[in-house]
Parts: sequence; structure tokens; C-alpha cells
Amino acid sequence: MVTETRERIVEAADLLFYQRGFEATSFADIARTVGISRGNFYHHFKTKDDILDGVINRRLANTEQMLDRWEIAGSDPAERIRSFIHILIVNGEKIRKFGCPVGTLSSELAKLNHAAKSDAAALFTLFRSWLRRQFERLGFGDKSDELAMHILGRSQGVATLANAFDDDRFLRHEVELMCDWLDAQIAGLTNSNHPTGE
Amino acid sequence: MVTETRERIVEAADLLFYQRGFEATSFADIARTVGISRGNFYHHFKTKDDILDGVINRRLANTEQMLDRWEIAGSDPAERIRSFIHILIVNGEKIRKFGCPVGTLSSELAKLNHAAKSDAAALFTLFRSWLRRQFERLGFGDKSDELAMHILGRSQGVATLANAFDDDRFLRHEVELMCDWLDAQIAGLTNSNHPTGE
DNA sequence: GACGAATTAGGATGGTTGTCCTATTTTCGG
DNA sequence: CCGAAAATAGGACAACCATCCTAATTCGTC
Repeated sequence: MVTETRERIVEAADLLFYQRGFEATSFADIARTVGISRGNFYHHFKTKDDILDGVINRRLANTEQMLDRWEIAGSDPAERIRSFIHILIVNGEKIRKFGCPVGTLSSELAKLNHAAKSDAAALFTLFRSWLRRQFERLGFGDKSDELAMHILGRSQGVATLANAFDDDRFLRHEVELMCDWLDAQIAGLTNSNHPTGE
Repeated sequence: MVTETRERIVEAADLLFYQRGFEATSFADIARTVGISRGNFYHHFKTKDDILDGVINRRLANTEQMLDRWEIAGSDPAERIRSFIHILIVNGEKIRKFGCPVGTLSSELAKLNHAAKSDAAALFTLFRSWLRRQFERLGFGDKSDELAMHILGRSQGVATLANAFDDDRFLRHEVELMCDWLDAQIAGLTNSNHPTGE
């Protein structure tokens, strides 16, 4: 009972920050959504930055859970990476409307020069480290982090353009290309004499 | 003399919208930067959306000029595309601080559900069409638009992550990869029997 | 069932926002 | 050089913002 309202506030703020942005969402907006008064609100969160903290922590926790599920569900690292790539399709509708929750929050906080910018970047780091681990298991060694950053960047770009053009076909096509790229990387690894490229 | 002040307002707003974002920039901010009163300001722009229109049109004009310069300077389409890719390095410092001006504005307007969202997307279309034309000249035919969207997306992703992690090494490495990708595409075209992939 | 603490409600506040308005000042064509 | 139009200044306005405060209510515990 103690943290029930707090939980509902963070949940509503999470959604609103995603759909409208952090700056554009007011205390009143969140309170109205949850159905509580501003006074009650302030009892749980002293400042707006406190709510942002709560939202980021919630997203961190949810992301960790999702990565754990992928870890369990995926039989091999390549399939787990494909789980990551396919999140673009799973969340396709939201992404076309509001972009990627991680990328757009990170960009906004960077512009606002907000103290929580590094906390938002930690969300990226969560994906980055998880992806790096998968590539390491596939045997990519020192290149694993580069590869992780590569598909992380690819997915960010796809989200940005799919949002700008509201283009589902582009999104699905790029997901295919990313899966092809993954296969090519793995293929180039097994015949380890030297890959096709330099 | 007539449009001198107007020009200065748009220029200042352009910079502030890029560095702080559209929503976070107030009339007072712009007026203070230009050194004029709010009243004078309102004489030139009736609403905030008017300034946004002015800024987007300015960016459209500047982008067209830049594309024209690349068109003239580049001896062949491949080199012109490389000019586009290298803008990530040329503007590297700004991108690490504030992200890509086109992508971040487009994302923000999408969240605000702003009427000018499509105008911002027109900036993307400018690059997209220009890139498509270069690929067409290289002989990629119907695939040209897909390829244009692909590197447009890649560059967006690189900008987003370079901004989030303030990482110059990643940015430069990805630029190399994009150039490699371009070479591979062209190489796969010349021996046109069938490309290495599917 | 009573009492202290946690929770909730809602008004008050000072600052900022976009917008509007009315005066001055400047500019420029006749 | 004069009069109309453009440009500039700065005050007024209502709405909204994050924050704070006090009073009422609910809750868990003895």
C-alpha cells in the first residue's frame, strides 16, 4: 500500500515522458492522468528531477528484465541478438509514433544539459553490455564492443527515420538487413583465415 | 534593411532550437540573444510557430546550398555520397554535444504532435532525394531509394550514439564502415551476375 | 478505540510563458 | 522636409509552471 501511488505516478510519468517528452510534460499532466492532486504528488516526489530519476530507474529495471528474458529464451547468442533486432518490429507502432524511448530521452536531456543525462545513457549501456556479451560468446573477442555499438546505432537510426517518415516498410526492410549483417559477420568468423573484407 | 532584423532573429532561433530544442527556447531567449525587445520581435513573427517555419525554411535553403556544393565539388556520385558521410566528422563536435539538427528536431516535433512535423521531415527528404539521385547515377536503379534511406538511417544512428556517449572514436569508426559499405555496394554492382548475398 | 505517522487534498506563490497592445522612434518616397 | 509606413520599445495580460504550505483524512499499531 505504501508505494502503490508512487508506482502509479512513475508509470504514468514514464508513458507521458515517452509520448510527449520530459520538458513538455507538467506535474499537472501526470497528476491528472493518475487522478491525484498536486499536493499528493509532491508528497512522493519533491522535484520534477526526482520523477525523472524514478522513471529512468523504472526503465532500467524493465530493460534488465527484458534482457534476462531474452537470455533465457534464446538458445544461442545469435538468436538473442535477433531478439534485440526484432524489438523494432515488436514495438514498431510506438516507434513510428514516438521514436525510441531511450534515444529520444537521451537526446532531449543532452539538449537540456540535464544532470540526469548520464543516467539516460546508462540505459544505452545496458543494451551495449548485453550485446557485447553475446558477441563475445560467439567468439568475436575484442571486436565485440564495436559490433554491439554498431547494431545499437543501426537500430537507433532505423527508429529515427521510421518515426520521421512513419514508414513501416522501411523499418521491416532494415530489420532484415540487420539480420543479414549478423549472419554475414558470423559466417566471416567461422572460416577464420581472413574475412572477405580487409 | 527591411529584413535584416528578421534574418538575425531566424539565425539566432536556428542556433537556439538546435542547442536547446524548440520547446525549451522562449521568445525572451531569442530576443535577448539578438538584443531586441519582445515587441520588436512580435512585429516580425506573430507566433512561435512562425519562427519555427522561418527556421525550417532557413535550414532547407542552407541544406540545398550544401547539396549543390557537393554536387559541384564531387567528381563522381560515389565521392558525393562520401561527402555526405563525412559530414558526421566535419560537424562531429556539434553532433556530440547536440545531436543531428535534423533528427532531433524531427523527433521533438513528433512528440509535440506539432503541425510543422512534416516540414521538418522535408529536410530529411532533401537528403534522401539527393542521395537517391547519386545512387541512380551509379546504376542502382530501383534500389536507389532503399540505399539512400539506408545510409541516411546509419548516419542518424551514429549521431544519436555519438551524442549519448560523447564518443568521437565510435563516430569515426562508423564513418569508415559506411564508406566500406559504399565500396562493397559498388563492387557488388560491377560484377552484376549476382551479388555475394542472397 | 485512540494516537501518531503517513497520505491526500487543494489553495497560495512567485516566476515564466506566449501573446497582445499602445506608444515612440526611424525610415523613406514625394 | 514632411507625412505615411515600417520598425522598435516596453508594459499589460491571462495562462501555466514547479514548488510550497497548511489542513484534512486515512492508516497501522498499541
